[in-house]
Amino acid sequence: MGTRMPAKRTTVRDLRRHNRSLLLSKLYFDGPLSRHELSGLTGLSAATVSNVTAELGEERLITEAGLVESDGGRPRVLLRVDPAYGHVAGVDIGETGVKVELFDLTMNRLATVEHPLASPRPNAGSAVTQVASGIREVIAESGIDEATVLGVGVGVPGTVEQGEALRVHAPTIGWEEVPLTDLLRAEGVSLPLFIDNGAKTQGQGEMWFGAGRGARHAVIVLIGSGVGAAVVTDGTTYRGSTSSAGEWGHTTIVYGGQECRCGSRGCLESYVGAEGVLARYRKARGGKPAAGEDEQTQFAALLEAAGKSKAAAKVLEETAGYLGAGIGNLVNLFNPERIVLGGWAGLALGEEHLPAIRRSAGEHALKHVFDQTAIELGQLGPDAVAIGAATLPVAALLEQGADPRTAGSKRGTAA
Amino acid sequence: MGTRMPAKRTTVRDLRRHNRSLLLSKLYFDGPLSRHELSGLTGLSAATVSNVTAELGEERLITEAGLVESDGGRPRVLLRVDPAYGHVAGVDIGETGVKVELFDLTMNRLATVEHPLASPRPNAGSAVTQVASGIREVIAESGIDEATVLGVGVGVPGTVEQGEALRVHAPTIGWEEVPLTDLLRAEGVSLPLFIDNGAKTQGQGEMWFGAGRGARHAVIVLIGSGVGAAVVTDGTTYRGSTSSAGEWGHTTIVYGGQECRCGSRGCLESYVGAEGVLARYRKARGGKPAAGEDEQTQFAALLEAAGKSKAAAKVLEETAGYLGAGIGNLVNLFNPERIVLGGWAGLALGEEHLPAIRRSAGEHALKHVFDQTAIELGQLGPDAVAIGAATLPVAALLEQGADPRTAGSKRGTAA
DNA sequence: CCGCCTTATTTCACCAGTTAATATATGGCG
DNA sequence: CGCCATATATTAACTGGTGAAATAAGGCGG
Repeated sequence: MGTRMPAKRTTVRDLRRHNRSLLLSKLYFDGPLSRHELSGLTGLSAATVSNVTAELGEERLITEAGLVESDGGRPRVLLRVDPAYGHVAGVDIGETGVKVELFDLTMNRLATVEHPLASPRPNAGSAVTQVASGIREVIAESGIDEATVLGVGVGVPGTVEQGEALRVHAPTIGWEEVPLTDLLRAEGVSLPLFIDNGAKTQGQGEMWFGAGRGARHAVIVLIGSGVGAAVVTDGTTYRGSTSSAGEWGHTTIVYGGQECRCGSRGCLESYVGAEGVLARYRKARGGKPAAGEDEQTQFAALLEAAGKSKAAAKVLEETAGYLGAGIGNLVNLFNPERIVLGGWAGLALGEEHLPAIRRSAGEHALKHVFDQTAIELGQLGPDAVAIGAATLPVAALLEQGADPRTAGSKRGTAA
Repeated sequence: MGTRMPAKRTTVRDLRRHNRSLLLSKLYFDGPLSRHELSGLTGLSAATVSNVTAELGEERLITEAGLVESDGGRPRVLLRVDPAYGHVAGVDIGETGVKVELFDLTMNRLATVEHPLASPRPNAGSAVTQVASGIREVIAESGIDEATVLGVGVGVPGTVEQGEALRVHAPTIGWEEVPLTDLLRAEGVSLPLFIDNGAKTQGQGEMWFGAGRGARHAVIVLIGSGVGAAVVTDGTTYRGSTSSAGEWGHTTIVYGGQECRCGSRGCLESYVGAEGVLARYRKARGGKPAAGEDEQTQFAALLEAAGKSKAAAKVLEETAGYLGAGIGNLVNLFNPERIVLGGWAGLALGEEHLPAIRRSAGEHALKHVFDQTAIELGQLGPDAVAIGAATLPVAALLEQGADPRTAGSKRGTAA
């Protein structure tokens, strides 16, 4: 009953690719499996499974992983994706620092590097320099050959316009039309690049390995200094027509409300982003500016104070209310199975206040829809952005059922 | 760069079905075409086109539609979907009445019937009776054989939980878990049924034949007494996990704002739905209840009064502001190419106030995203819901590339 | 230790669908 | 009237998937 205007394109050996992708993905996510199980799980015939897995094995994408005896018959050979097939790097460019992590193909972390940035409005050039050196460092640190790196995923704190000429827009930190790919290339990074919005990479991380596992429809929310979201619809991150979708933070929640750093009024971000919450807290205490400390410390102090200070408790209560309303809107609009609350501020806030947030969401969403939605905390912690970024090259591999570097780059936005 | 968790299922002759669907859809939407053009447009080889079109012709789904000579060669034979292959009915169950329309396969209107309902909160039983007799009437009136009717699409003013046991929820008019399919069956309707939310059917109508044509990502907004929306992502109406997605009307736009008939506060619907707007107008004029007139008349009077009455102008100005903010949220979240404003109140309001609505949307959306979004009025008028409903059986036909009644019902939710 | 039994995997003959190349149809033109 | 250009149909080669049958690999009873 879908709408489907015309339809997509043609197909012949797309079929083979699709089945390769199907089998490879199953093996990737559902651990070692025998051919027999694969056949059952995918619906493909045993013959096809044998055929395709043989091919995948020849290309070293998968390996055997031991036997399992079955009551008195030939034991099944377990197959799995070979972690050593290649490596991937994930980069989290945040408003306060750059983190680079290196993983093997099955996402075992091999090395991590973190570089701070001049905090308030990091300039794109310096971020790029840090990223480039970070990549070199993690490769050196883990002692792998750069040639085994399938690609580098990058999560950035702004919207990413994909396409031939990739551009990053993050007006709140002063990034306008930043040609991030080109800048990284200029810094000597020659690996395939996969750049996406940080909230979206966090979302993919949680979907693959965290609180989103198993859901087909979910929204993963990122609350840090700013606010973002990744909307996963039917297993795929929703991007909209110019991949700017999911800009939840600058959604109006209080018409005519307080000014937001984006220039509009009443944006959700200005009420539930850490910056906005702390501003409200300061105001409630009579405007004393908290000196010197960074946002995360201040935020922790606010949470800490809730037990003793009425002002702090009130600010947090209000925040839970606003956040719940924002989540309620997501529930109404997207009807997800699950909403995952992430980001450093979101996780900190949720630890204590998740029930209040849930309650508020319930009050602001249609009951019938809300009752079918679970609201949970992220499981990957603040590393989710980098992990999710690193999954981007892996996703390309799984989608093509083959190494994205060699397979004629079809749809992957590797650059 | 999609997220894709595992993937979907297998494929063999799905391929053929896909290509049948592809060709049939192209012919349906892009008028008569020669095999040659089809080949070019779909990327399929001439051989395949010949092969598949021969099959479709044998099944009478398509016919030849004249020749076109080409500079000195064999003239091309134009093919098109045969309008006489079958008929479809579209039903619009509104809060104030039931409309039933009958079309041929290419959506030429053959008959229309309209029955009023006891206005305030129509009871499901009486609506169903009207629908059943309406269907009988349009079939009789147009003199066609019921056996040629491929199906009946129904747009309802509430959320529709698809599935084996279809349920309609419309708490604002007192419908709870209404088993609409069963009720219609009990009234003697034995045709295949396709039931969906009215905003979604309107959306599909506008996408196919109205202001949405050609867009892959669009949101079609319905503003009548209540407020709804259809979100089209990549050509498909987005449904979420329990097909309740797109409930834009009960999205919070004024945190802690006025009470809404849904029980929450600050819902968009209570600010821009006709009922809410008229309530504000009444209040502005000191609470005089407008006697006896129906909502549409009152709303027209309000628009009329704008020239002379300051109160009226102010109410409309505010409405445009709220609506723009709501649209801005859609822009930020969905990043569509186009937003289409529909519904009787939306169309009436937009005629004069579209610029104001656009302005407000621009103030509330991220500039960069907003600049890539067109905001337009619907082109199908208030018939859009019924037209869109009637497209549901057609969509099933195009999706399967075959008559949904005979083709083993795979995914279509025909019941 | 041998042959039987069970279950997993591979092999093989066959089918469906696509494509490129080739053949045929159709009308204009010299 | 035969040639040319163009559109459509037909055909042979190839790819990929499937079910049935064959083969592999242990366990087990004797």
